[in-house]
Amino acid sequence: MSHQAVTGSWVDRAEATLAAAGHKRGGARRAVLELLDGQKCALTAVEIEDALRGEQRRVSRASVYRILEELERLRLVQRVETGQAMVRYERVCEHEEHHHHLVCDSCGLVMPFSDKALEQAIDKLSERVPLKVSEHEIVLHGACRNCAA
Amino acid sequence: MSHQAVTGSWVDRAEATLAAAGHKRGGARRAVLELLDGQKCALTAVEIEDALRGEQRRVSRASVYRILEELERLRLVQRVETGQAMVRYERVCEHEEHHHHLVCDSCGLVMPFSDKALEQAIDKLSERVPLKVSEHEIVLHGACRNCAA
DNA sequence: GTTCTTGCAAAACCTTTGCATTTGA
DNA sequence: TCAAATGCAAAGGTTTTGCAAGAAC
Repeated sequence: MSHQAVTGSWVDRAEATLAAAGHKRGGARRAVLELLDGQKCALTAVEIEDALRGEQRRVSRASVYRILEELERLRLVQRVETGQAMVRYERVCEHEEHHHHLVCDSCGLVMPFSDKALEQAIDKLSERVPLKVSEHEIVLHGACRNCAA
Repeated sequence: MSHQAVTGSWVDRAEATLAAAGHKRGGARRAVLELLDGQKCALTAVEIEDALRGEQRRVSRASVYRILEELERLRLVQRVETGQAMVRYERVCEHEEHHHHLVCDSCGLVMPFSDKALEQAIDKLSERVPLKVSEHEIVLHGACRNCAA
């Protein structure tokens, strides 16, 4: 059973959250939401703009950034810093397993991964640290199978 | 016993590594090395430039970036991505415990931390992942004691 | 009608690069 | 003397902002 069956899609939750925050609906934002909802992993603003230009509806670069900024503020998307000069963004799903990222420093490929032991270690140490931890980000760098070969 | 007693200071090792790589000595780079050697945590290029302007010797922004780039290539410094728009750099000590970073999203404070269980979890999962892992970076975000109060 | 949304262009910002000069070996 | 190091200015690339027009409620 997917979580959609219980809570509705991420796009629906996002629209509801946005409405509750006093936003009106807009075509550009809707297109960004639907694109992000279909992604396996994090995209840059430029990638989002390019993807939308062809497929759904053109959205200006400035709007992409403004939309992402607001979605991040509402915790509907999260930034991913992969050390590739541009910030990446991906949707945040409430009932989905927390994941992190593998980055191939050779070709730029970004892949998700998750690991329970890692999350447990993070949770434990978060209690001992002089910071009220709200989020964490883990990036593994290296060479992907193609590039390592 | 500090590792300096055995291996010499990080600045000395850096100078030796640079010489072995065919570099000549330079005042600007020396100033950057000495500044980095005295830091507890990672600095941005701009912070480095500002710190040097007052204290030791003025170094141009371009040189700071060029120097950091070469030091990173030689694995004498490492980048730290804290999600604060600018990349941070810190020296890499061979015999020093690997550490990661806590970032206060409210005031921007960056602090180091280290945790053995975390490193073990990373080492283990690194073997199971479709990437030949060479490095990893972990950032915990939240509110520092001042800002949480 | 009022407020939010969007696009466009310009600005701001971090980082890199080209070129001439200085410095080290 | 030759290669590396450096500063300055300009360029490059990403992200933000100002402003006016358009759309939602």
